[in-house]
This record gives sequence, C-alpha cells and structure tokens, in this order.
Amino acid sequence: MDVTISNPLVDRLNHYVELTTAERVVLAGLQAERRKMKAGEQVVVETRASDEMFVLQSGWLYASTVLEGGARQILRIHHPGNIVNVSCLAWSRVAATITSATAAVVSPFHRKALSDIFAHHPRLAALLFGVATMENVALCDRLKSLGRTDGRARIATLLLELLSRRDLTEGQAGADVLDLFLSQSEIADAVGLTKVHVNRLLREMTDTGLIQREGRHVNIPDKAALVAISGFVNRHADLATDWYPTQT
Amino acid sequence: MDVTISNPLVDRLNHYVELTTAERVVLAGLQAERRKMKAGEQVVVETRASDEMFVLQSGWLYASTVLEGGARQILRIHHPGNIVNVSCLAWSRVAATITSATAAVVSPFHRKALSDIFAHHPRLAALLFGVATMENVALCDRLKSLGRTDGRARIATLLLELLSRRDLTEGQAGADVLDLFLSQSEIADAVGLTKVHVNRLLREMTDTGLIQREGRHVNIPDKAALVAISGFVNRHADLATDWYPTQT
DNA sequence: CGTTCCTTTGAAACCAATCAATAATGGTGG
DNA sequence: CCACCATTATTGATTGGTTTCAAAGGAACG
Repeated sequence: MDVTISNPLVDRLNHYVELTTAERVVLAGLQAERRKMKAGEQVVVETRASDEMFVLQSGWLYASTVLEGGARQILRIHHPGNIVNVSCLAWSRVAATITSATAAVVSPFHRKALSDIFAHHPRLAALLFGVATMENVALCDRLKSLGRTDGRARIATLLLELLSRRDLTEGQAGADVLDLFLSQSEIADAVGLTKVHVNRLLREMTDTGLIQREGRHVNIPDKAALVAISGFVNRHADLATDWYPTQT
Repeated sequence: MDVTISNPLVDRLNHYVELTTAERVVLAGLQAERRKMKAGEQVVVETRASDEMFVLQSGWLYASTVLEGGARQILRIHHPGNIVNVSCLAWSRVAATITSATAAVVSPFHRKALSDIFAHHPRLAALLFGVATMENVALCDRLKSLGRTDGRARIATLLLELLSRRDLTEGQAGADVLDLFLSQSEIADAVGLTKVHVNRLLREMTDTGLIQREGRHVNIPDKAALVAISGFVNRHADLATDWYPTQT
C-alpha cells in the first residue's frame, strides 16, 4: 500500500475504506494547489459566483449566512480533511460565506474535477456520497438541537460535536480537552443565542464544574454529563460501505 | 425520447437534465415495488435496522426525531419524487423516523441498487449528488430560520418552502394556494415552537390578511409579503449540471 | 352520536434578548 | 518594554417572545 500519499482528506476517507493507490492519486490531484489564509479571512462570499471547492488542510473554517437585520447564523464548522463549498455542485453562486476561524491552508479545485471521479472512480464517488450523507444527518442533529433544546443543551451539543470531529482528523481521540478556536460571539451565532447569554451559560457550566476553561482550552472532565444534558450521538465514528461498487 | 416511463422521480430529475432512456429504465427499476400507506403510519422507525430507501410516489411524508423529554423535531417534509431514508447510505440503522402525513405510496428498494448506478450511470449518480447537495442547503436555510428568526418568520419560511417544493412535482406552479397536510402540532414540531404559539401566530397572520385559511387550504395573496418577513430564497428552481460526466 | 383529535383562547411563569457598562485580553507600534 | 488600541469576556437590570398550564369550542371519524 502506498503510504507516500497521506494528508487529512486521505486519512479521513481511509478511515472508512481502504483506499487504493489510484484513488489516493486522484484525491492528491484535488490538493495540488495550496492557499494560506490568516484568521478571519473569507474563502468564498455568499451570493458571489464560484465553481470552486476546497480541501481544508489545516485550521478551522466556518460557513455562515447573514440575515437582513445583520444577525448571523453559523451553519457548519469545518475541520482538516473536510471538503468545503460543496454547494457549488448545485449552483454557480456561493450559498454560504466561508471564513477562517484560525490561520488555515486550503487547496482549491474546480468542480469539474469531480466529473472524473464519478466517471472513473465510482467507489470513491460513493464514498463521497456517504460522507455527504453523514454530514447531512449531523446537520439534522443541529436542527434538533436548535429547534427543541435550551441554551445549555445547545452549547453542550456543540462542544461534543467539535470534540468528535476533532478526533476524526487529529489523533487525540479520547483526550477530552478541546482547543476551542471560536469566540463566544461565534459560538452564539452557531447555537442561535446571543453572545451575552452564551457567556452566562459558559460561566454557569464552569462554576458547576461541567467544564473547565483556560483561554482557548476547554477541558471536559465528565463527557457523560454533557451527553446526558444534550442527548448527543456521535455520527462520525462509522460508515456503512457494503453498498459501494467494487473499486476499478 | 421514451415517454412511457414517467413518474414523480423521473419528472423531477428530468427537470434538471434530459434523462436518457437507459437512465429512465434504471430509475424505473428502483420503483418496481409499491407499498400503500395510510395517514399516520411509520415507514421506518428511528434506531431500527434498515438498509432500504424509498421513492415517494404520492402523498406527504415527514422525517422526525424524538428527544428524551418526549419533544419532537420534524427534520424534513417529503413530497412525491423524493428519495427518503437516504441516511441508510451511511449507517445500517435508521437516523430519523419517517411518518406519512397523508395517505401515501412508496417504492422500497435496497441500498445496493445504488451500487449499479454509481458503477454504470455516473451522470445519474452525479445528478443524485447534486440533488442531495441542494437538499443540504435547504436544510441550512432551515437552520438559519430556527436559529435566528422569530416565530412569524419561521412559519412564513415553512409555507414558502412547502409551496416551492410542491411546485417542483405538481404542475401548479404559480398558484399560491397550498394544501397544508400538517396539523398545527406538526407545524410546531417543524419550526421549533409550541402548538399553542403556532396557533396564535397563524391566527394573527390570518387576521392581518397575510394568509387566508379554509380547512387544509392556505391561500397566500401576497407571496412577496411573506418573503419580506422571512428572507426566503427558493433553492429548488435550478441546478448546476455542467460538471457532470457525460452519459454512458 | 359519542369519542377523539385538532383548534382556539386566557393567564401566569420563564428563558433568552436587549440595553448598558465595566473588566480582561491580545496584538501593535513607539 | 510598556502604553495604546481593539477585541473579547463579564456582569446587572429590564424587557419581551414563548412556554406552560388550563380549559372550552369545532371538526372529523367510526
């Protein structure tokens, strides 16, 4: 097996399926270019024309939309190995602004590159479909969180979601310390609360010992307690692969 | 062109791409079986094992999850031509209960049927990916609605979303009368409010002339007014198809 | 023709938003 | 290295949208 081609995207996909060398080569082809971003820069901007997608190599990005009144909703938070601006497969205009939460490196590629994958690497296409489906369900979980739970549970869900996604790409699985690269204002925009209320809830969770904070570091001494108040289920651990076509 | 094969799914996909006869045949193969359901029946139930997907032929379905406290969140509302329980492509357990809101007809098929599509009909696979992406963005719109708008706007968004999806499959585009096959309690579970509050808001919208109601029929005299308070954008009208591989 | 579900309405309690202001933090340049 | 600035975090008082609790009227169904 070819271990020379290794990067966050390959590692993540290889976690679900043993990738062939040919598949690794194709994935590497998507990541030929590299673009460095400082924290707070915008990768793509809502409503602007774009037919490019990006592989996130390092750092955190988030997708957001702004309402007329100026309020913002953060839709997703992206970790290394994620493909972002996938909505360009449906429209030639950007559906959500993508911003870097930290310094980051992205690899842009044209959506037509996927044409080749669908035509010649059906198993890889199926895998990408599977991953997209997984993120879809994760989105449904967030919908449940925003629609039917209170502030405490929403924040708990966010923390656990970030923890489980971090564990996918960085090998620190099990270590219940999270580097939270989001300001309280950004957390608020992610969970649908105000930054003031997020601050109060974080304070409360800190005071009651649910979490411990030191700057960016959030320590979660009792993950089960957070799961109890949020009903969180980890959607990213496994993936059904038995329906995939055989590799070419 | 083969007009003998026509059904909601084919019609919907053909709206975006001129399907070949071969592609129509494959899609017809997914819909060989037919299962009739009464209103209120469950197609699949959360956490149970399942590796089947369904093409919705007629009627409305909705996907929902139940929280520990008994609260329910309706995640999506499905119209004829939709493929449901797609999450079985990621796991062998059902992610969300699917219930019929009306009498309905569904065509079950095993997820392995998609294997053949990915292997031999790459353009169709790409189209399915495009549609999935579209629904993904629609989900993000709902997230924005639940996270950052008040009850009035959420209900307006729901009505406009249902109207634009209805127009996709049923040829009544433009007619601003909606058959709303959801109880106020179900609307509440969809928009993240209580049924009592939904009732008050519907009453208010009726009293101020924003909508007119007669039983199931909801008439929307001024669609622009609803768009104004909700910021709704129709995501289903068009689809980028230029990146698809050539048909086989 | 009763039962059941759905809709409607009222009053009180509550979670979260808003308004307002003060620490604390982090980065920058002199 | 420290003063300075901008951003972020924190806290209080007040307001308001929504929920909860409670109950009655309508519509649908067998």
